[in-house]
Amino acid sequence: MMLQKKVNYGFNGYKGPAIPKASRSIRGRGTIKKKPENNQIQAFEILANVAGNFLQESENSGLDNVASAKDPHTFSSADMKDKLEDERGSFKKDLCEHGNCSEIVSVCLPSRQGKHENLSSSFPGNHLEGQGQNILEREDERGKRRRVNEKNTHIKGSFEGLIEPSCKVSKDCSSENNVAKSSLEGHRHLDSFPNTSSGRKLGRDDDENLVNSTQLNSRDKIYSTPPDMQKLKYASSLMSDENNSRENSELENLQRMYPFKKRKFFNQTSSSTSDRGSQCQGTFDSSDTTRVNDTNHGTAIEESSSIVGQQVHSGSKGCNVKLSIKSFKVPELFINIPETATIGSLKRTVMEAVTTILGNELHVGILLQGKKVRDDSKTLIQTGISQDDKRHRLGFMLEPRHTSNSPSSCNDNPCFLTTGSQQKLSKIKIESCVEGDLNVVSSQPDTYANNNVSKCRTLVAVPAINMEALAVVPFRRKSGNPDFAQRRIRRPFSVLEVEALVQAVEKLGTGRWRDVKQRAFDHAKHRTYVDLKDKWKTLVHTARISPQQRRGEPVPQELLDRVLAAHAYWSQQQCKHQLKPL
DNA sequence: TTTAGGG
DNA sequence: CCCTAAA
Repeated sequence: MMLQKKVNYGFNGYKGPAIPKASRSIRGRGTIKKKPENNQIQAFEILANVAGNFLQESENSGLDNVASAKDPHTFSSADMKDKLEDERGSFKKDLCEHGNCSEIVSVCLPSRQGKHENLSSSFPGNHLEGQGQNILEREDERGKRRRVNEKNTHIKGSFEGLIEPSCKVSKDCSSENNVAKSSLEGHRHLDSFPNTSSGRKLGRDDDENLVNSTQLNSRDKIYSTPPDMQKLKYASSLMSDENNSRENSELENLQRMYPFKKRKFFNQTSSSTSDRGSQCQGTFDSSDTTRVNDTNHGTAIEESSSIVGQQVHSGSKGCNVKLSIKSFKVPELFINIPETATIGSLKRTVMEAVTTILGNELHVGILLQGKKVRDDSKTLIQTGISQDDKRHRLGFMLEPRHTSNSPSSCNDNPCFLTTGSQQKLSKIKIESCVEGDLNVVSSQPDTYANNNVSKCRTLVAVPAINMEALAVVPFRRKSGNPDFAQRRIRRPFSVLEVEALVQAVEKLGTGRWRDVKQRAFDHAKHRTYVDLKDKWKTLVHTARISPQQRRGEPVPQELLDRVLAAHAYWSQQQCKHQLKPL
């Protein structure tokens, strides 16, 4: 009591448990390792979607609700719901009209079994930087999505001449319903977001925040559009040992760049046995605001990722720009491997290189007439992307992110991977390229028939400012090694989420994470109480360090202050209760 | 299943 | 985020 007087945080005050423990229910993650996952074949699906935007919103609509809960005048849940329904409706309509809505490039690679940790995620300190490594979701509630995913068409690709080819192209159009179905789920919790007691108006941050909070789900829901056409081409060439020393030196660079943690895995000589695999680290949020350096693989890709069949249409103001990305080009890879290495190890090595590049915070770059478009905040029109675009103006590329810190390494040089140390090495340059073409078409239906657009069998509706609705979806087949789980993708907390977390902790205190979860993140399936606990931990840490040392999306100082205050308060409470019995 | 902490 | 001992 005295304490509550002493501490005034500007909210209703800390209170005792508001939610009976009895309310506990099945929540949180189940046992991860038991999930049946296939570790034989995995694929990266790179697809451009638009629908992403619509679908994404559903699951995270609860975040918007934070705002609406705080300020009923901004917009109501019902409004949002309706809006979402409408948007979804139109998207589904699009689906029906065009059949296939996205091109999916799948690269199925034999996975190595085991695990490697991403470089930037180990706690503490650096977990705010960068973004997702990918990884499939593991919660039970995600099973649905996974099943949808499993229906996707895929290609078993290989590197010509180096790895025996085993390509398969299949079609499966049965997943549309699943998309729609899953996309609707998010609404259930529209009204479940807790009311706040502070009365403080959080408002809805900027669009970026909103996007941040929603984008994370894109891959969960959009990847099921059946591919219409898939291309996969690897051009491989052997490079002799006598190659200039440049590459040798770069070998080290690569090794620095990809310091695989060999902890439990990445045993290049042994055959596949080990724990969770981390291959297929491919999912990422292209809308991440972190920018990529000039110098990276993107340059190598620029020339190859192209737009095909981009259409020009005039007289349609305000129309959505529809894009179809048939494929992406993957950054060039270099591999260093002993001549005595086995084909199997070569395969694993290549797999390693591919997954590493894809897994290490890959970004999507946008090229307009060969120039990178960096400003994420610009609209398509402002950037010059419209129906009036001429062919081949727009391009996409995948670019590793880590290049920024190693000026010399990755600029004009591809990455290397090595499997041997002092042995004679064969350098294998793998231009792992997927032919890139992209179609841009007008959204006007009547224009479809009379031009090349008709060839564009896969259309993707792109609402303005949604060039970033690109996603690479890790993909794997069902059945297989059950002991195969992947690290979840990193999903940095948005300010909005932090706000909600702080709010809940202020009220419930630390140590009741399940309740916090239920109270403030009940709708956010991807946030477990453990996540919240961890986030709180990092928040406290963040609040204690200097602003200069903080990374990631800056958290308002006001929030951090509340974190410290609440943390201090509840720490005291905890001590008190512990001392009481004595 | 949840908590609590170290990794 | 992951992993786990404890509760």
